[in-house]
Amino acid sequence: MRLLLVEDDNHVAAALSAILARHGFDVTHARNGEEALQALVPESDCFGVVLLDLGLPDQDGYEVCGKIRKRTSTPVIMVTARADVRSRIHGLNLGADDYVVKPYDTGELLARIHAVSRRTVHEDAPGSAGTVVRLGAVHIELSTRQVSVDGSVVQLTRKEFDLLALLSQRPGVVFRREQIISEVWRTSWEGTGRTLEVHVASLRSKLRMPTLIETVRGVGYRLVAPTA
Amino acid sequence: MRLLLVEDDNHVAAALSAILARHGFDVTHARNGEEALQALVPESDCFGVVLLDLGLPDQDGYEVCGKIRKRTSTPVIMVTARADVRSRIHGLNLGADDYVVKPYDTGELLARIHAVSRRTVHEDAPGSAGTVVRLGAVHIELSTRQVSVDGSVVQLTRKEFDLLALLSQRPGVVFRREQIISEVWRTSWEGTGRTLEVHVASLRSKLRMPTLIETVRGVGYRLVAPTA
DNA sequence: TCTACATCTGAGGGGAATCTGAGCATCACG
DNA sequence: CGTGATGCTCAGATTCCCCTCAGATGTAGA
Repeated sequence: MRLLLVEDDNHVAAALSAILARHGFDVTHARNGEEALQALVPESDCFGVVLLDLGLPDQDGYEVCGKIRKRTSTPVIMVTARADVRSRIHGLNLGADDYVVKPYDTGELLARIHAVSRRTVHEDAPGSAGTVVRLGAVHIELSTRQVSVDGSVVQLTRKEFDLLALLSQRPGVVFRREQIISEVWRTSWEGTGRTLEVHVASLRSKLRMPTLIETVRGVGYRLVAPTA
Repeated sequence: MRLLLVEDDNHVAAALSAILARHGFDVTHARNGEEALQALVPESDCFGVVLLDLGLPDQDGYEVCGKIRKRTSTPVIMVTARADVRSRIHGLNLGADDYVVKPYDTGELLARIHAVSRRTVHEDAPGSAGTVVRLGAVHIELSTRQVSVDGSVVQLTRKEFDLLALLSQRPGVVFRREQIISEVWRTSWEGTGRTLEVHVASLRSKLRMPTLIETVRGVGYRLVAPTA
C-alpha cells in the first residue's frame, strides 16, 4: 500500500520510512505542505493513507489537512507533539481519521495505520488514466495486471509482470541490476545466479518484441523510449 | 445514529449516555459482553458504532471484540483504563477501529466517534445506485445479500458473500490476499491458515462457475471481467 | 442439550513459477 | 583476430503457492 509521509525533519522521516517500508508500505516523503498537496493531485497515484505532521515550515498543518480533505478522501492520521485536548478535537473535526501524539510507539502507529486503512473503502481512480501505461503496441494495466500486445492479451507470471511494471515506470531510464533485484525480489541478496537474465529473456519472448527491453552492458536494462 | 455502549458501571454509563444523547445519539446500554453480543444479532444490527469497555464482569473484553468482528462489521471503539502499548496494539489488531484510554475527555471521545462513523456511514448506504452487480449469469444484490446464477438463487454464507461482494466491486482488478483478509475479516492477522482458499473454493463450487474467480498466483484473486 | 451449519486449521499433494549451472554467443578492447 | 568479460539459452532441479480433504472448533436454533 502507498503511504504519504508528511514530515519536515529529514532524520525522523528517514527512520520512519525505513520502518514502514519494512512493513510493506510504499512510502513517499513530502517535506512540507506544498509538496504534500502536490503529491495528492487527483491524477497522480492515489495513497492508501497520509501521515501528517502538524509542525510544518510553510503552512499550518490543520489547513493542510483541510485542503487534503477537499480534494481527496484519503484517510489522514495526524502525528504531532501537540498533546492538548483542544488540538486533538480540532484535528479530528477537520477530517482526520486518527490523531497520534509524539512520542509514539511505532508498533501502535502501525496498528493504527492498519486500523484506519481497514475501514477505508479503497477508491483509487479505476479505469482512469494512471493505471494504464502505453508503450507503442504494448499496454500495461497495473490494476488488473494485464498486459496486451497489439490488442491480444499476454499471460505473464508474477515476476515477469513486476519486472515489466518497474521498468515501465520510467521508459528510457536505465535500471541497475541491483536496483531491479531489490525492487522486484524485495531482498538485497545479489545472487550469482542467472535469475534476472532468465526472466528478462522470458519477458522478451512473451512480448514478441525482443527490442523493447534493451540490455545496457555492465549496468542493467531499460525500456526503449516510445519512438517519438 | 444508534450507538451501543458496553459498560458495566451503571453510573458511568448513565452519565455518558446523557452526554451522547445530547449530541444526537440513540444510545443502547449493555452491561456485559453477553448483552452486547445479543444486541448485535444480525437482525437488529443497525448500530453505527460500538463503545466497548474492556473491563467487563463476565468475559474478556478482547474476546468480545473478536466475537463482534465475527458477526458484524460495525465499527468498535475500545474504551479502557489499560494504557500500556501492548494492550493498545492488541486491541487494534483484533479489529477495533480506535482505542481510547481512561480517563478521557468527552469532547475527544465525541470527535473520535464522529471520525470513525464518518468512514462507515456512507459505506453501506443502500438505496444508492449500484446495489445490484451483474456479471454474466451471476446477479449480486448487495442490499439483500442475495446472489443468483442463471436466475436460480444461491445460498451463500456471510463470509462467502462478503468475499464475492468485495471482488465484484471491481471486476477484473486483482485483489491481494492481505487486502482481502483485511477487508473481509477486518483484522490484520495474516495467519498461516488455509482460510481464504477454503472460502474461495466453496464460492467457486456454489456458483457452479469455477472460472469466475481467477487465481493470480503469488498475488491474490480477481473476478474475470465480463467477456466483452 | 442436541443438531445443523459456518468457519477454521493442518496435512498432503500437484503443478506452475522460479532458480541454478553449464555451455554458448556476443561485445569491447588490444 | 584473440581474449576476457558479460550476457544469453536451455534443461533439469527445486521451491513455493495453491488446492483438496477431513476433521476440529465455534455458533445459532430447536
